[in-house]
Amino acid sequence: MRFELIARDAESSARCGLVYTDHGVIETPVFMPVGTVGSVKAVYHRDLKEDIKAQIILGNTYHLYLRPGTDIIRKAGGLHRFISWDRPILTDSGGYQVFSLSESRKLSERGCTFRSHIDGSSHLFTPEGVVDIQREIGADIIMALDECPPGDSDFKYARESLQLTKRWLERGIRHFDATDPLYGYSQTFFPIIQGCVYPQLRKEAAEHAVSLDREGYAIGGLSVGEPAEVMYEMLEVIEPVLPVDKPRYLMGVGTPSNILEAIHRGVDMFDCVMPTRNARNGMLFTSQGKINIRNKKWADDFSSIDEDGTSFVDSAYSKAYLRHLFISNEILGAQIASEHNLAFYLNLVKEARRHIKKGDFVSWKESAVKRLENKL
RNA sequence: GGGGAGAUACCAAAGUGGCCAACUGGGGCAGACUGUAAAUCUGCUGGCUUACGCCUUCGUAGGUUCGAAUCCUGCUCUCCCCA
Repeated sequence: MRFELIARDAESSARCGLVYTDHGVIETPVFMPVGTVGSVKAVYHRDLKEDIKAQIILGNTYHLYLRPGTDIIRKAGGLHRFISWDRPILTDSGGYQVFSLSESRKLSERGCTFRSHIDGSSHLFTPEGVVDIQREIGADIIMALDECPPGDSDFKYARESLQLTKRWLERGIRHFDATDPLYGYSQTFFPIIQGCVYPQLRKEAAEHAVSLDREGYAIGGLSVGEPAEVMYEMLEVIEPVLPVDKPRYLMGVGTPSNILEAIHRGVDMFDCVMPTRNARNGMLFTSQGKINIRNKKWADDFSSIDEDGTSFVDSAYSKAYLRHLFISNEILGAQIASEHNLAFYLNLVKEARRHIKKGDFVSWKESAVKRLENKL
């Protein structure tokens, strides 16, 4: 993997770049749709590529390991071939699942023992093991196993958690560097910077990650309950520590304005379930603001889903019809809403790229955020 | 013509003397969702009221009772069986 910086904003830390992978080039800032189990829920690959224009998608180590399992994926020739997706894939390590499924996990120096949510069976994830699994999955970008502590963790817990994450990181890198890709194309490994809401821990985590000299760096453990302002502050602490010539990935974020604010603070890559999950639950992000399509007020609104929308579904379907589909619990409603929301997100970051290159990113962002905040 | 069963809120359906403004499901209305155990979850859904509370409501008209959606009688309507 190689990163090329092609534009830097004069008034902020925003940048535009190109991430070269063996599955194609990614323009940054980029939003990566989440496809946890090898499926961006309710969206065809064709629409993902041609309409939404997704450049890269996510998979999840925890979920794919449990089902279908690495044997099947290896037999298929890797995840790309298994799911028929020829663009880049990034896999999360399962670190977030360690956090979100915390009721049934046990952390130790060695790794994390957890119980499958599918059949209750017991499994151990180690920093080395999740590298092996991600090698077998064939992800272009592999994530380190980390612990993602809750947003309200106290300093003592956060510090100890970070030390564990750092030790795990070193083990993961050692193992990654000692192993080879299985499918003839290269893979890269991103560390994850933790440290909760404590600036000194964030700085320490960033310095440690940078000292290990990887091709990109991820920021995790944010947007887990802390106020958005705190998240922005953490980004400001980390930004000057990170090398300008490497991509930065803010994991799991976020709302449209979260993303613009993070781009402002030098972040290049994003993923979030929000556009797809909220779509399935009837919430649409539109240029007119956030709408709940199930609300009665749309019952006889025959205007298109989003007048300024860029997606096929925006021009093809009306709000009244989409509402009808949701009220009738028709699957097509979830499909249309998901396609719309992803297209909205992808177009938002595309606009951000355009304004960074044009040189008016900050003023554009400020009015965009104001519009989004007022309406969302 | 004879026999039987039943009528409860928008719909279905529980309740069969006081703990009933009435279980539950659907529908309706609104909200939440941030590295996906989510096509999920939460609240409200007779009227007035911030609330306490008050008022009206279980086909209809009476009656019994301190008290009735619940017991009795008449009426109206619905369904089933036999002729």
